[in-house]
Amino acid sequence: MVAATVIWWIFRPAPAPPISLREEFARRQTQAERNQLYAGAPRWTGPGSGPVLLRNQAYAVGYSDERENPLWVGYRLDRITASQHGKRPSRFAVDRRTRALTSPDEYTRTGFDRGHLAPSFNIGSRFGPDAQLETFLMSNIVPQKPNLNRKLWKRLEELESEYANRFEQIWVFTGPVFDHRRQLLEGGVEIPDFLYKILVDEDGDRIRMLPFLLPQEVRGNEPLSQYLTTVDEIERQTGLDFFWALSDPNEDHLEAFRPTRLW
DNA sequence: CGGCGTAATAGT
DNA sequence: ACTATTACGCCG
Repeated sequence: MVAATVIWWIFRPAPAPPISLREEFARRQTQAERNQLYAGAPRWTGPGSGPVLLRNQAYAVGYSDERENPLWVGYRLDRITASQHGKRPSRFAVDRRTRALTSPDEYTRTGFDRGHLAPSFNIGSRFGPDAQLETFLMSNIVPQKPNLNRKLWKRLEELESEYANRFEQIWVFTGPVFDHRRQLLEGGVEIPDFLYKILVDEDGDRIRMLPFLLPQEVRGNEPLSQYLTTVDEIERQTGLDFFWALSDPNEDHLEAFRPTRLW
């Protein structure tokens, strides 16, 4: 037992120092958006009409009826205070607000998990059982390979929760990435090729971001830092414009920056 | 290492 | 809504 503790101590992750920046407008936008969406709801820059905005208690969604997928989800996580403990809900639900009306059955025996974008536990532990239930709407779900969803993606969700606890609060944008060869489940749900997640932390005047791009095919034990990318890259691959409410110099700087290590 | 919590699946 | 099963990280 002592030996295990010593080994854990030796291999525990080291914290990294941040970049420095100032931004006032973003903070106002963030408040105005009920504090879920950092520096504005992502804007659609691709062809056609783009995703439809859906609002929930603890997160917002840009949903595409064409792909039968959410294209982005945005939320804020606070530090966990009281233990708001509810059970994990037992089933997923059709979101009647969508035209696609995707059913949970469309995923059964396909080899794909029903992967949460806004995470069940991270939302439920901060905003309560009702908010947790909303994360089981199919408008929050994308097809994910089990090795990604249950291993690598899960570790990323645990990491964001740890950051929220450590830094008071963080903001998150997350969603799927599709290439040009469309592959669908039987019911018409398109299968993503990658998933992205952007973590945002504000500390006084400083803003920092951690953008990830993860492929479906992983073993699951890879270091998360190997999937760090830039917001610019995510914008190119998704046709979304994030953080447009930031003043241009800061937006340009932050979105072009590729971190090399985790916080 | 063992026990627990969380990510899930399938089947009744 | 419940059971059984699997895998992994955290914790002590």
